[in-house]
Amino acid sequence: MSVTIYDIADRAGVSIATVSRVLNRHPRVSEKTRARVFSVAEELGYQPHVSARSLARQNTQLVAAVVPMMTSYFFMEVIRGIQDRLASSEYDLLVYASRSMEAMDDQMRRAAQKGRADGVLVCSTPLDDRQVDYLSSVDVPCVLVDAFHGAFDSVSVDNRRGGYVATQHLLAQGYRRVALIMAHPHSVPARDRREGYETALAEAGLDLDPQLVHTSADDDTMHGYTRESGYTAMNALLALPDPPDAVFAASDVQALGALKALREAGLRAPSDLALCGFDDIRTSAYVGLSTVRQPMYEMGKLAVEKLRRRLDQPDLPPSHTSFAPRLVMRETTASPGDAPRDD
Amino acid sequence: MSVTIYDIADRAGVSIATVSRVLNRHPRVSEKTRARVFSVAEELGYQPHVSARSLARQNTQLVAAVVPMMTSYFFMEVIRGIQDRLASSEYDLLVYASRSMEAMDDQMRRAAQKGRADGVLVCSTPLDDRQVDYLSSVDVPCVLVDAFHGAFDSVSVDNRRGGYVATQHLLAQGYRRVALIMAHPHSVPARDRREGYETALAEAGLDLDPQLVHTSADDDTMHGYTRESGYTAMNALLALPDPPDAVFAASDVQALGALKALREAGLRAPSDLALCGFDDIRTSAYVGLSTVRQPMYEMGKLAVEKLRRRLDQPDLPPSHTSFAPRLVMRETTASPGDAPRDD
DNA sequence: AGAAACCATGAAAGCGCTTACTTGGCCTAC
DNA sequence: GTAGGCCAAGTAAGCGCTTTCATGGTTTCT
Repeated sequence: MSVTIYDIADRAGVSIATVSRVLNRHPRVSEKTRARVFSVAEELGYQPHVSARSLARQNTQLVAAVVPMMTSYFFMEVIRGIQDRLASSEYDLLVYASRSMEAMDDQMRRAAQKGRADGVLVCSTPLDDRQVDYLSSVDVPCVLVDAFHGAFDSVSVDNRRGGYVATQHLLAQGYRRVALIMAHPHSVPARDRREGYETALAEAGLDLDPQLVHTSADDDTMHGYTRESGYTAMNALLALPDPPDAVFAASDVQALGALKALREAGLRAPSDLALCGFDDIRTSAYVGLSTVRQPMYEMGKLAVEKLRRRLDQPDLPPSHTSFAPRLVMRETTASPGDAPRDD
Repeated sequence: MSVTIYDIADRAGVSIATVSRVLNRHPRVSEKTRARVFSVAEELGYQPHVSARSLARQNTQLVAAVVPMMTSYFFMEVIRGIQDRLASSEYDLLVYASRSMEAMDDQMRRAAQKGRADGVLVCSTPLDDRQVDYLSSVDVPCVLVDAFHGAFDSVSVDNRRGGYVATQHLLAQGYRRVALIMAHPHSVPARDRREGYETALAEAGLDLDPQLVHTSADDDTMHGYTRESGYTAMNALLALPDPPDAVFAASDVQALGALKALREAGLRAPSDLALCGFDDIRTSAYVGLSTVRQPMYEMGKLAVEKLRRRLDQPDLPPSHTSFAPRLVMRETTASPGDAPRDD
């Protein structure tokens, strides 16, 4: 069998308690025994048994992240932020990615199971009452990312403001028929962005033309955040008797699909139609898509920080942080008066 | 404190052994007690303690995946494959992503630590002798993904063949000065692709022009698999007195950067210069980049299958699978005679 | 009816580690 | 010289669960 503290204890002529103390850097150990134990441990190639340690210490050094599927730049970045922040600590990361929204529930329960992880990060999942009850009943602290609930720590983005900023930007450039390519209404962030869009229109004294709002019907995990959905939406908008002169897409992937439709129609952005996305994924910079930037990486980092704070001080009141999204102007939204330009 | 099997035992008037049996679906339990125990467990909201179970059972139901950083479509897809395959089993996933190649070593050790996971998947990491020794000495089985070593199960892609296929394709289209945009030579897959490139040239009776091989100097985790590296490489190639008429890039991200350089130079693919990448990342379909497809998702899936097989039968000889990459022809490699076309 | 076989259940020994409590040697202080 | 303190080290009791072995009650067979 593999080497345990008993083996070390035998070999070093001390008790297992002493071995444990040495290994845990307990101060009340003589320098001599400390050295001996260490050298024996080294010699035997000792590795602590993680499960045993977890059980005795009543903590795993694990953080669980629950995300609705991996294949999205957004979650990748969030997870990267989490990873990076975790790397400097002694925590390892457990990832629960689901394919469907229903699976999320199951994943959450697994992630929050007793003895599984010391904390859970839940991404982009609006919690229903049952889930809230569950997460509150469990002793594992939980931080929400890209979601909000009064009962838990959270870090998110002000999507309303983001939608507003994007729309307002388009309006400021002189566009008047600004369309919205929405994700599925199940997506809370999408709804919020829409609200921002509506506010900006109202403020500009413009009526909302329902024809200009195209909602995705995809109700799977992607919630309509796909190129295809943007592509069909743009085609639908272009087919309108009175098409828009600008489009705000609720996500960059959708905007990319829309851009493709635009090009296939022989049109260009922004000369024929301005386009603004949301997220600032990698490809956006590449194709010159104007967008609203979400600090995903930073959100992941901050989420871990909040979690660690809560681990230290469990009784703090929930803390909420909302990042202000930032407009990133690129080629697809130059003002209509500007010379047409494309990548 | 939280509810344990002792609480259930008390309440149901049985011993903890019986409770454990019921919970583990042991056959030798009377229907009556089974029902009672289940109902009490339900009533108390019992959750098994994962660490305790791991310790007693001598297995965690965890698989660890070690990847050199998350932010890459390649690893995302591999991990997605892993996730999906794991989802149907009772295993959860531990992700170790490193930022630097040195960190990989540390991560590997953490992943393979005693009692941490039942198996380890190591991605895209050429193992040095020390690491091989270490992984062999540990009792945790290990499957290599996108890497090879005789001592471990592995699943990879025939990169030599991929490089050959891509180059051969370009040559078949009539191009004669085919350049290669390499990643950093530390990358084994990149070296293999280069070999394939050289073989194809040789077979076509063409001499290799060293000027046409541009190697990336980036030696961080990305190993030169970046847009920037492709961008500078293409610029360098275009500045040559006798520039290439076709380019094979060792990865799609590099090809994308190259494409950008091309456009900025006022040139188009394939009319001015043909371009073929490697990987088939999402954006490639979007921009119409011809490429060689690696079945990353499938590799992740298969890796898990191999791991599970080994968990069942530890003494099987190592099994190796090499996927044959597949050429995906798109717009950037139409033959020189064809009408110029661009997205 | 009694032995054999069977089966549901309980007692208890771990799994490998941590830690409160105890012990005993040595030093200091009166 | 002895009481009091101090401190390194040991003893043993968990942490929550699994599993072997033992036990006693029922059934079955002759």
